Amino acid sequence: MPLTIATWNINSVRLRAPMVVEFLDRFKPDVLCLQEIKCMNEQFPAQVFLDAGYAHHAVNGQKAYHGVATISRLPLSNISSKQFCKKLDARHISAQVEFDGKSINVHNFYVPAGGDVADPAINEKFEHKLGFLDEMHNWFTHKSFAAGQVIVGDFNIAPHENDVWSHKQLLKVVSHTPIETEKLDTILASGNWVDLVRKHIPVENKLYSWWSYRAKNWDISDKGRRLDHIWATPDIATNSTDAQILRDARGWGEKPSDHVPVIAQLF
DNA sequence: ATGGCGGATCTTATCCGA
Repeated sequence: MPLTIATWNINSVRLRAPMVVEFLDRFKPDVLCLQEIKCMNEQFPAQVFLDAGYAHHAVNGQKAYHGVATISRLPLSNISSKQFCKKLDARHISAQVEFDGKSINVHNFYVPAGGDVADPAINEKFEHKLGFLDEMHNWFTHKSFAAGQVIVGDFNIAPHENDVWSHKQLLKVVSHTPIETEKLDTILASGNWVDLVRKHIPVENKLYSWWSYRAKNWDISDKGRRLDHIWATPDIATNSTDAQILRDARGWGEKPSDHVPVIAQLF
């Protein structure tokens, strides 16, 4: 029996809870990790997801901004969230999923966007983003996460040339600058993580998970970036049979999220 | 044309995202 995990920056879970339920009904992931829920824990639409068959929730929310939540059909245990950069913002939650006699740890991240100017000396938000990545690196290095681990979420970084619509034009744009992509590569390499989407969809193919709201026609202009990721430790990655990005979801409903779901089959 | 849009909240204005 396979285990399916999905990640989706939902850009307000209260506004789009019905769309999430449609997604769950149609794609039936076992675990769904949401980012930018934009609500406090007590405002999380728990009943809606419970009614949809997702009874197990790990929520780390805050007022108005950011916030992450992991919902699951399978029991979640050892739920915890970590603070980064000595800030009180809600950007991480982890939970253990029990499955078929095994257990995997799922880390759900919302990495800071980083503002406009790609210079930490003059842009505090970019400094925060770089600091956040450094802390991620240190934490995963020290925790000896050798097996049974998955990191997912909105990393706000498009690492490869074909993860953006124009490598050349985005080299100086926050989300694709060398300092960011190199830090992400360092985290990936030092933890022996496998980028599950790129395991299944070769790096030669252009691939995006986010399209700006500001484009007149996101589909035709197609100026996307692959900001949302699913990484796994080698033991899980070896057995992963499929991963996909639901491009069509960018056009779902009258008010879609600007991110689409990313799904991977584990085991 | 990478921000022209679209969230939440401090709501008819402002802050934030990427």
